[in-house]
Amino acid sequence: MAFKELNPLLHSPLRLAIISLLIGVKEADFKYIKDATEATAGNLSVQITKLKEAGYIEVEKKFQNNYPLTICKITKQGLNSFESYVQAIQGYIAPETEQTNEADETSFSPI
Amino acid sequence: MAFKELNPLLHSPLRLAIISLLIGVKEADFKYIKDATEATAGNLSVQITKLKEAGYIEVEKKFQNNYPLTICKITKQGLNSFESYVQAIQGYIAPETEQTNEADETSFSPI
DNA sequence: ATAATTTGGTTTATAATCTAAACTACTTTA
DNA sequence: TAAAGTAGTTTAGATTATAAACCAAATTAT
Repeated sequence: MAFKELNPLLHSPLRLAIISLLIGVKEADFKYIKDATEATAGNLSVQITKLKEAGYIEVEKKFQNNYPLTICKITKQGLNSFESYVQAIQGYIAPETEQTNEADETSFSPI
Repeated sequence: MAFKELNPLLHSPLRLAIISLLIGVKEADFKYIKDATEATAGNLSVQITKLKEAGYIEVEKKFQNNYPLTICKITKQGLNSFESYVQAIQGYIAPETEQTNEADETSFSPI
């Protein structure tokens, strides 16, 4: 198994945290995500926009108690992409779990 | 569980692949790593230097059959750092495995 | 012999990306 | 009405990644 490409949109600590979090809660507002990820507001704003533009999350902007409120939800596409990302990175971080094919006699001696 | 910081030196597809690979084989030469990771030589050269400067790998340069030969081995520090990285990213990609503490009544309702 | 090609890399210039600081706009409180 | 707080967005600088260009020596072809 070669190293699968790691979706660059997800291979970013903050964006990965956002998606990971949204998978757990289905829906979260800006401040909640900011607190949970300990990101700065500016950084979070940028990364939310990127995830939205990629179609990985839906963003609803409304007002609550006179204040702006930004709500994020993961999309089906976001969920699929996340699952692919998890599959891919498993190949990097859990090689011990790698499928060993008994019939495959490919040598594994680098030097 | 908050999102642990992801060591930026390891949170790079190519550097992560190099370390992952070296954990499996203990020792590998430049060409082997290049083929296995499908990286360009230039990129690989840069990333090997960074991992070496961080003390994550040892690099031995010698000659074999009249040609230069660069051999890389993971260090104890590299192994430790990789293990920490794996722990950290598990918190992002495997939230379903998260420890749910029955006694912890902290609300989990973002909105 | 010597020119062209191959091996095994390194250096570097540019592009892409990340991030915090600065800013906007509005609301609440003193 | 001035100051401070809420809820973000914009953007400028720094970092990072990557491929193209380069280097030095070895091998092969002419």
